[in-house]
Amino acid sequence: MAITDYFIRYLQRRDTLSAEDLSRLRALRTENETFAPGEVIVPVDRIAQRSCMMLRGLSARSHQLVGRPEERVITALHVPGDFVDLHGFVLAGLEHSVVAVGPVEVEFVSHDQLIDITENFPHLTRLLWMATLIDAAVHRQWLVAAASLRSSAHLAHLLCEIYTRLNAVGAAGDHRFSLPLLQRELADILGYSPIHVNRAVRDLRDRGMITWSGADVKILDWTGLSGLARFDATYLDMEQMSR
Amino acid sequence: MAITDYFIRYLQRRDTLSAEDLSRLRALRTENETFAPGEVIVPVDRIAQRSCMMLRGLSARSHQLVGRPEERVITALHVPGDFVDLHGFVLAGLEHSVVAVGPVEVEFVSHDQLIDITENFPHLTRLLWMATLIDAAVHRQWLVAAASLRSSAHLAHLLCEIYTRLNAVGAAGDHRFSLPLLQRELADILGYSPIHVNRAVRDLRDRGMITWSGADVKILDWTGLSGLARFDATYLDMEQMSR
DNA sequence: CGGCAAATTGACACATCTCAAAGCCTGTGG
DNA sequence: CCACAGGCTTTGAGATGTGTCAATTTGCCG
Repeated sequence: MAITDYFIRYLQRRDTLSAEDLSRLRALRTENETFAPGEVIVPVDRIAQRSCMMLRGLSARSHQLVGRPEERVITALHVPGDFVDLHGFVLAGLEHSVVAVGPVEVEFVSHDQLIDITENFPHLTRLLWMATLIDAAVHRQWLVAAASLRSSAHLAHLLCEIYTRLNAVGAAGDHRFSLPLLQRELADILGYSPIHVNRAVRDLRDRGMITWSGADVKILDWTGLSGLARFDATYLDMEQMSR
Repeated sequence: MAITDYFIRYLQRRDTLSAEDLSRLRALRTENETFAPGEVIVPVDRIAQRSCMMLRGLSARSHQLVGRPEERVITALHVPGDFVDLHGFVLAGLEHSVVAVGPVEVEFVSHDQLIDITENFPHLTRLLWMATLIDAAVHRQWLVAAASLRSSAHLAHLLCEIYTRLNAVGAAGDHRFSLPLLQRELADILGYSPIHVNRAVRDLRDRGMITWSGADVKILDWTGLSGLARFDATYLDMEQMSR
């Protein structure tokens, strides 16, 4: 019913919310929906009247390749607290779809409420803008990882990022988290073949850095894993400052 | 002196600017600066008081790799009309630097003027936001290209994108443009070794799709090149609509 | 003309892909 | 409780893509 506390925590980690900002956020009317694994949350191309926020589970931005309908590329993952398709509010339409990875619960916010925020709450508007810029910074980091890391180091980087983001909103701790991704989906994310992903997973296991059974991931050696991935969380921009 | 017409053209291609928006843009005070090839336009990490708009030339977002000071990854290119580091206005600081590729001329806009826009010009604010979201869409497309295209097709995609963006603001036409990139820099962009980039360039030349001499690129066979790259410009979101 | 940086080429090593097959887990029906 | 089916994971082997190193050529500029 009420807007997810995850998103408020996401913002408060980066800036101070005034009483007005906070009450405007809490006054948002939202529609709660759940999705089964693989279901489309936001379809491609359609101009939507609402944007969605992650409440529970994991979702992915999925790009269909032209002329190769069986192939796709995943360009982003979203965790609880992420305001996933704010893009759809400002742009003409999404060039990709958002799909559920594992079971997902989201809250939809209508665009007329977002218009109201941008017309009357400039500080809050900058914070929404910030959220989309952090997504862009994550995209850049994926580009850096793709260009500079090979297989298991690349996978290690993904695991470090997801854990850090989940931990930041209180959705994971103790170096454990749930990652309901098939190896085929991991391959769509990392740009490898499923077979190669399998070897990367085994490599990290053999090095004693992680355990991964079903959807349950545990990072046994954070120092080793983040070192291998050359992971540096500053791009997630979790610095507390006035914006 | 006056704000670059390129940026206004960039916006007008996507939405209608009201008289107020237009006069606010034209009233911006800017500082004009030029940079030699390789110079740093926006340094990493520093919290800046101004953001820069491309007026002439080409610039790149350059990521230094931790522990490997001689290596870098380029995650974006910017052409005339691009408002390059709006990110620095909203975020705590850039995790990368912006460097000149070839000779560059930019206009700096102070952040207090951007604050004024976000406080008093909500529609213009959404358009600035849109500009950063288009950058993010370009990042995603680079991720898709990196995951799904090999060498010469990947290079072809870059050429199609840059030409389309230059053409959209009137900075190039007739399938010719200037791309003052060294093959070593192309390698930093595509995530290949310089030798492999060389082979990709030769391949496109041998197929009769392009000529490339010094900084001058000419696309001889747009259909073939964009087909090889599976290039589809819709992600550049150049649809005219109200936002 | 000489010097330097960039572009180009060749040979070989390593990374990753494809195809094929085997092993594992889980849900279902007998 | 067992047998089976189906999807996912794991493994192996050979083909293709890409990186590294070394050397040569080209083009620009003093």
